[in-house]
Amino acid sequence: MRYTKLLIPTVKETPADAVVVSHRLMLRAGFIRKLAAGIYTYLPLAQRTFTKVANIVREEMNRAGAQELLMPAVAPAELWQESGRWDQYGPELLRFKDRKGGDFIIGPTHEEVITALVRDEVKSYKQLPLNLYQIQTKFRDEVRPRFGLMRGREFTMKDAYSFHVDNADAHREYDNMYAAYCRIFARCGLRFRAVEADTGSIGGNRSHEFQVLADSGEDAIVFTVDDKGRPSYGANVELAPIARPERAPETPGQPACVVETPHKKTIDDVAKFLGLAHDRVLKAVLFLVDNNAVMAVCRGDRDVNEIKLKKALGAKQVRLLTDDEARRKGLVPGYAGPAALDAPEVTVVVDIGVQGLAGLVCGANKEGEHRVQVAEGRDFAVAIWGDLTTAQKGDRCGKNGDVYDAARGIEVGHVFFLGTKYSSAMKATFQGEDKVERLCVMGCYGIGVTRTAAAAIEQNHDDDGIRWPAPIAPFHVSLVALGNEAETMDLASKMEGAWEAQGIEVLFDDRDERPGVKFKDHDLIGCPVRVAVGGKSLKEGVVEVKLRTDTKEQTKKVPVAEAVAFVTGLVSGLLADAKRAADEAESRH
RNA sequence: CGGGGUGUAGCUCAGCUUGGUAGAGCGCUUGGUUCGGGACCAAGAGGUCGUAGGUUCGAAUCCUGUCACCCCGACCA
Repeated sequence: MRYTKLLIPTVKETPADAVVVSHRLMLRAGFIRKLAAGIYTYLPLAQRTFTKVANIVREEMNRAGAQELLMPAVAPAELWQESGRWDQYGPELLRFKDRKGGDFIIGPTHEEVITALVRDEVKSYKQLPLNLYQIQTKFRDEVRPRFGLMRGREFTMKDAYSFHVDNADAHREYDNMYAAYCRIFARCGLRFRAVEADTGSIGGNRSHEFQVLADSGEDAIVFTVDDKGRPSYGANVELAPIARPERAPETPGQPACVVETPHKKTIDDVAKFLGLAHDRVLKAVLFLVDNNAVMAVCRGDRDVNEIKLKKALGAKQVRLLTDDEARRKGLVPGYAGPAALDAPEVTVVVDIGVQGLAGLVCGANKEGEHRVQVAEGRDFAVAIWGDLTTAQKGDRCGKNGDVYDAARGIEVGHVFFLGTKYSSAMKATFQGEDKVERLCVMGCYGIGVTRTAAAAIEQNHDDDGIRWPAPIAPFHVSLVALGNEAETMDLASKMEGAWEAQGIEVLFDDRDERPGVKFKDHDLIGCPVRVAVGGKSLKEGVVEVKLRTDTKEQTKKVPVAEAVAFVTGLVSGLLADAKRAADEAESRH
């Protein structure tokens, strides 16, 4: 395709409101333009990349036995009232009225619509299992859209929903989707990790996130690897289980006593004031857990994690206690501690990391005072131990005992075992072989198509621009004509035609621009292979071939006669690598 | 939702404190010279200064409302 025929508005200057790399580069390289906060037009280059991602998703979903359909983007409020999410979802759900005054929503996700469909159409166990998916525009009215396509309000998502006769079959499909997702992200040419994740408001009891590894990722994950360096376990830090620390209990020293610590309320203040390390100061965080006051205690260098706290207490709701509420329960905000605590209504939960520690400092439960030389066991008894803190690199994994490594990731896919949450709310039942009416058991599986493309850029770029993985690049080859002499243009045209005949996509830069301008633009756009034709090298009878990941010095000079075949081989090799990676990823996970 | 900030040419921004009728660079158009990593010279086109109202002889500039957009935070004591 000829550059002069395409709308590729590249810009030199960095747009002021782009703070992350993918957003900046998509704007600069002419992929997207903003229409409103979190809402973007996908220009031709972006549309090509999104189509490629979507097609990979489509092929792998079909391969895994799922069927594509397309639901309406707009849905009537009644469906959402039926599932209960009309009230639960909050302002992220975009609601509006039609001309008759009826309430409608623009779908942020489609559990209701699909469940209603299956409820109406599926009556017998003979019609199950079903896995139905769509690739569609979603709208979530994010409180704070940011980072371009990473966290937009409107975005393209593949969402799949499966229906089963029992838990076992739903789990089988979950594993099937997990494998398909491994193949999808490997085929996109991305480095990623599947990690255990919180089920959040979607519910259910089994969930994995697929995280594209990138330092700019919003999510923190930890993982362990086996002796061959293959991932053996991974989880989002907010739920990664931590094993009890392996160390001998410390010997308690002098008896505990109270010291004055006026206006020293934070861990940092107290540690500095008393000349101690943060891990010697106990952090006591006050929560309201299912209407009970709870003091969660951990080392001062760690953070109490609400999701873990909720799990540890088997609770439904967790929030922080306000200072006033804490005082009414007999607690002293800023000076709370587990030792010498006189507050019978308060449940104390202590993180296992505190076990066997001595020489500690904690709040004395009196304004302006802390208790020092505190020893766990001697100075406070623990009724409930729990794994309460957010996992970090260096912690030992609670599943296999290995030491965690940490990474940052961008969540591009998520698989959930839903169970009967929606089928029971919306009465999606079928009749079994034994004539008994049962609820469908469901799973749901999402992939952010536009976010995957953005994540690919976060993971693959340099100072000059994007470095697209070949399978999702807008074009395979950037063909740069140096100068516009007839000989150069003829040769370039012939090469373009030869490649396109073999299904290789070429962005032929036929603009009347200086070479420097063209090189800069192609570096920005980031197609994996660049071919330069004309000028000095053509006089030597060669064209110059360079991978986007190569340096200038690594440019290969290929005789004109061999150029077409050489580049065809190069591109085929890049694409084949990704397919091979898909097979490997599937077998490894 | 809380706090902060910004709206001036297609883009990045200056001008606002101290009111006097709008600027630079990039981009764009035309002509010329150039031509292997974002060239140079010359001549141009392009703005109801977000918007509504107010103060004033006079408002991009001061005041009020409003809209849009951006950043930080929204469990870390």
